[in-house]
Amino acid sequence: MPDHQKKSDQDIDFGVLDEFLGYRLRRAQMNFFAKFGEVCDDLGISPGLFAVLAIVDRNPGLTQTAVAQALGNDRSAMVAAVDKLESKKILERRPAANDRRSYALFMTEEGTAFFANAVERVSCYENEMAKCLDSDKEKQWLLDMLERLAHKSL
Amino acid sequence: MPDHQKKSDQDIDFGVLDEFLGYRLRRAQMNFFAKFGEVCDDLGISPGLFAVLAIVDRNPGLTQTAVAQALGNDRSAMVAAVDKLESKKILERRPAANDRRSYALFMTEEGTAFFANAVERVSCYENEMAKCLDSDKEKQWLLDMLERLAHKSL
DNA sequence: ATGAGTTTGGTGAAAGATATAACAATTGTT
DNA sequence: AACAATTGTTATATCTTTCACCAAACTCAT
Repeated sequence: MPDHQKKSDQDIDFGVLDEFLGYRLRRAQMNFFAKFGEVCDDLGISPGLFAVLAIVDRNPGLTQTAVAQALGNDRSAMVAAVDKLESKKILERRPAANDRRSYALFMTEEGTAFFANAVERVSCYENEMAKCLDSDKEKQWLLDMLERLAHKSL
Repeated sequence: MPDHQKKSDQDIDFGVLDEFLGYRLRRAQMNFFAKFGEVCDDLGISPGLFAVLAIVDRNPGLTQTAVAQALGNDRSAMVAAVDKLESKKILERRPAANDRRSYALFMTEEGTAFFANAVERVSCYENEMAKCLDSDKEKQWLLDMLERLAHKSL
């Protein structure tokens, strides 16, 4: 096909996709995950692991399943996540006080420092991404909207 | 732990996560994908396959790589996708007119009907999900913001 | 107290997506 | 003609998600 006939990305008709929140959400999130990777690559944590740390940091002593439920993933997925974070000495399993089946999760001292550093980086890139929004009020509005969409049931 | 002390999901402090667009986008998108699955389970198509159909439907004759680029995935991922859609007789590969390396993708007649039906369903559930937005103007606003976030670079 | 049913962390397997590298055939460029 | 780039494809590795299952531990009704 000659160059003057070749369709560029702009020429493509996205049809219904342009009006679908599901598709737009996916594209936006893909971009966020990619940028997260660029920023936190050397730290060795994924968005998922970061989320686990954020929960444990603010809610010390939670069990694995409690963290899984809070984040909306399967219990079994937590095992590998906590294994990895524990091997990096970022958090630790302690036997739960009143339930011998479960572990209570706590940040280590190094973990707290590590997470503070990670938050710094992620906040920085979040703010950079948010620059394409018009105001801080708009960001809050967007966060609120996403919250509602995340919990909407059919 | 006695029931009256047990932390429910509402009691958990999400910390920085509550302010991060990346996390909120992920949760919202997870919900959309789950609902898509509920609605389109029997049709045997995923959000990704639906997107391929939407592009081919509006841009007949596109090559596999062109579709992949439009959707932001790798061209190697298109092989399995097109294989599946072709085996379901929804679309077909035709030898490209002027490039013997590539195939041009077209909807079949059944495929067009199939896709129209799928669009009906997806539109229905999209509208249902969008009911937690206050107005149609707000939805457009949200779509516009997501578009910007999807293309923002650091 | 005891037995039924549930919950917890953990394992393993299956399924899915995603990324990369390589390949032959073909096309474009010089 | 020689060299580089592109297309569809395969293979590979990795990652995530999901499900069923297990033993240990816990809850609760009786």
